[in-house]
Amino acid sequence: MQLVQLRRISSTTVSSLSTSLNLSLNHHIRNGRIADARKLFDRSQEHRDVATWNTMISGYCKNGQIKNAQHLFDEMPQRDVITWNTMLGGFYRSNDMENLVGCFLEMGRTGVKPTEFTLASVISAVSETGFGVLVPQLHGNAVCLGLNSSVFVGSALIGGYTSLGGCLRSDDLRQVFDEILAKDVTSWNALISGYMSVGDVAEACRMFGKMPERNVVSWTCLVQGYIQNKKMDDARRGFDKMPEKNVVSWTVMISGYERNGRFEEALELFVLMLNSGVQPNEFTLSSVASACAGSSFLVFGRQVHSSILKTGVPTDVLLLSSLVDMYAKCGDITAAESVFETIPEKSLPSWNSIVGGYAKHCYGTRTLELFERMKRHGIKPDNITLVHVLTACAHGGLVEEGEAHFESMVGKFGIQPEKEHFACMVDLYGRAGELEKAKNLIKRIPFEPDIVVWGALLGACGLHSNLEFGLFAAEEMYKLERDHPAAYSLLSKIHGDKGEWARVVELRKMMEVGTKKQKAGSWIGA
DNA sequence: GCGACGGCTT
Repeated sequence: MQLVQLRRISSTTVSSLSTSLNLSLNHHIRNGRIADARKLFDRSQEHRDVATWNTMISGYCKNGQIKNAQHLFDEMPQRDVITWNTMLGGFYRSNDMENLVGCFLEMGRTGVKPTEFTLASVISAVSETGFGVLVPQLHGNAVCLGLNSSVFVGSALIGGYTSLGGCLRSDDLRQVFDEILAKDVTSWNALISGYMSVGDVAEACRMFGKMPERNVVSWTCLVQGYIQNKKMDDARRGFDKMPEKNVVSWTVMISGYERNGRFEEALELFVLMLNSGVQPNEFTLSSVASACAGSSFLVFGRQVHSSILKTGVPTDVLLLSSLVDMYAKCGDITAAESVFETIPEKSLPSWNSIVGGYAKHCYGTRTLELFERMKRHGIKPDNITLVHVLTACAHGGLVEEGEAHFESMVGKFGIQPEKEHFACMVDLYGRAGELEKAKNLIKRIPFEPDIVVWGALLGACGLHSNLEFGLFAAEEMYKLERDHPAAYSLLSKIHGDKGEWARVVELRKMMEVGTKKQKAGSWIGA
């Protein structure tokens, strides 16, 4: 009896010692002093329990030090399910899908049974990063473990199935939702987003009406859903009805306008946001910078830039890339380059912004230099990069380089050329006077050439006053779109160069009847 | 009594 009591006392003493240790560890971690936490951890060997290790691992994961987390994980004398879940969360945070899936499988081999925590994080991780094919299997897994009725797993599954895209029916979402036992507001939110993502706006709205409670996220899901489905005015009506708005709600609406080319409305809304007292974050400012880029509003863009510097908003790579793009599109390529050079870890969009900027400003050689530098940094170009590169070659008369890069698309980078790339090549050959080559390339295009492709050929014919090819291209354009103003004006230019003034007058008349003059765009040379 | 992991929106 006494012995039992003594044991109980000593075990509570040990556990309270480790409890206070873990609390101070956590205190250090929460205040960003991860190194102090580690020192304390190293000093307290005899008081550590599993939770101590878990706290330290979690601290490393939160600070993005996944390698240190892995080392501790490997050194640990014993692991519990929380240890595994913490590591999975760490890989998720550092976007390391390979290791995440590997860790999950290893966990299974070790005989540790996944909890709802495990499945929820693995499901949301695989659906975000292109391993979406695993979602139905994880669903099966969840059903076997009886975890599909969990709110966490269920909500993650709705998001996961949604990310599968086209091959999903609305009913499938409903079924996953119905499997959830105690539905909370988050699972309802997931359902609304899901319906919106598969384009079932009506069902999304119906369910929104049936929700037992709504929070700011529910409303934001609704607004975002309308935007996804190109119903901008419904989105704005929903936005105006919101009982409260946070930085995400404002950002969703602003970026919605921006992505739909309604730049002025995006900027107007940004001003309203500032007046409402909600502080913008890096996502907001990135959209606003893009809106400035889209509307060539350099003055506003500069203000945004300086307010970022003044307020000390965290400048992430996305925001800085948008600023580069803004300066480039607004014509200040020097500012674009100096912002670009400040980006510590340049991403694909960063490189695309600066490469595109130089391409637009007709610095052919400079564009190609940057492209080479980009590849040396191990960044794999995408279809957008190649459009910029080919544009630069076309504008700079770099025929051989353009041909080489066009060939390298499929050969080296596995990028299938799209209409834009063919249009660039037609433009490249056309400007260089190789009209025959341009026409032959059009024949090789594996899909129906569009107005941009024929337009490129026609433009080149205008440049070189080639009537035969020009008429051919104009005819093809006419089949696709009657009364295209460019067709008339270029043909009349060619006729004019040939001195056939009667035809010019005739074309001008046809043009006045058939078309309105196109609105002028950016002042940067095309 | 307190501490370690998760689902929906930019």
